[in-house]
Amino acid sequence: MSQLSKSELAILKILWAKAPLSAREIQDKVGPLLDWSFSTTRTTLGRMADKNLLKLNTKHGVRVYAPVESKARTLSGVMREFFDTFFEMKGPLPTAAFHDSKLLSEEEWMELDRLLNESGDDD
Amino acid sequence: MSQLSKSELAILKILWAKAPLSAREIQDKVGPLLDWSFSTTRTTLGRMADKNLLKLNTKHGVRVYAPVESKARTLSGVMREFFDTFFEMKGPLPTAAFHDSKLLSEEEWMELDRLLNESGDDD
DNA sequence: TGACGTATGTTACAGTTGTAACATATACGT
DNA sequence: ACGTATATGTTACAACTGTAACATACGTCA
Repeated sequence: MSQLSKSELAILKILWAKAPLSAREIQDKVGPLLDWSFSTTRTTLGRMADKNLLKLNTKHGVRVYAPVESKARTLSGVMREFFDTFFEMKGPLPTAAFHDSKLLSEEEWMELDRLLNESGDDD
Repeated sequence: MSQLSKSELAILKILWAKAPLSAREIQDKVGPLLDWSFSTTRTTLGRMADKNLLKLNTKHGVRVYAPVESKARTLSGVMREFFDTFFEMKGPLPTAAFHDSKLLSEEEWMELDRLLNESGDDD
C-alpha cells in the first residue's frame, strides 16, 4: 500500500462520509475545498480508479465512485506504513493515543484497533 | 515541511548517525541497502541539498553532507504533518505511544516530546 | 429539430522522484 | 609526465502528480 496523496485522501474522506457519488457531486464538495476545477477532480478520480483506490459503478446513467477500502482499513495501512518508515516499528501499534481524533466513530476506532493489533492480514 | 520520501529518509538516517559524510561514504552505506548506484546516491544528495534538507561543506578537499535539521525536529515535523493530514489532529501530540521505537535515544525522545507538545514554533 | 447543458473521452504540460550514464577535472603513484 | 582512480558537473528519461483544456456525445427544452 503506497502512500496516499493529500488529494487522494481528500476525495476518500468525502466518499467515506457518503458513497457512491458522481464526479459532479464530488466536485461540489472537493472543488471549493481544494480549489480544483472539475477537470482536475475528474482526472484525480480516474487515476484513483486506475489505482484501485475507487471502484466505479453506474447509477441512473451516470458514473459513480465509491472507496474500495474502508476508512479503518485504509488508515491502518497508512499508519503501519508511517510507523514502519519513520520509526521502524513493525509490530502492533497503539491507537489509544490518537483516539482524540474526531475522524473515526467508535466502531471505526475499534476496527482500526483490531487491524493494527491483531494478525497482520486478516482479510 | 513537505513529506520526506523513503530515499531521503534513508540518507538522513545515515547522516543522523554520523555526519558529515562524503558522497562516497554515504554510498557505502546506502548503496547496498537500497541497491543504488553511486550516481543515484549523488543525484539524491544533490536534490536534498537543493531542498535544504542537507548542508554542504568541504573537508580535506571533498564535499561532505550533513543534515540541516536534527532527527527529533525532523520527526516532529513529519509527525505533525501525518497526524494533521490523516487524523485531523493539529494540537499537541502524544509520543509515549511510540516510545517503543529504538530509533531515538532518551534525549532525542525528550526533544521530540517537547517539540510536539510545547508551543508550535520555538526555534 | 436545433441549441444548450452535462457527462464522458482524450490530451497536455510542468514539477518531482527514481534511477541512472556520460563527461571532465584532479590527484596520486610510478 | 602519464595513466588511473576518484570526485564532481551535466544530462537523461520514465513514472507519477498537480492541474487543467479541448473535443465529443447525449438528453432535454423550446
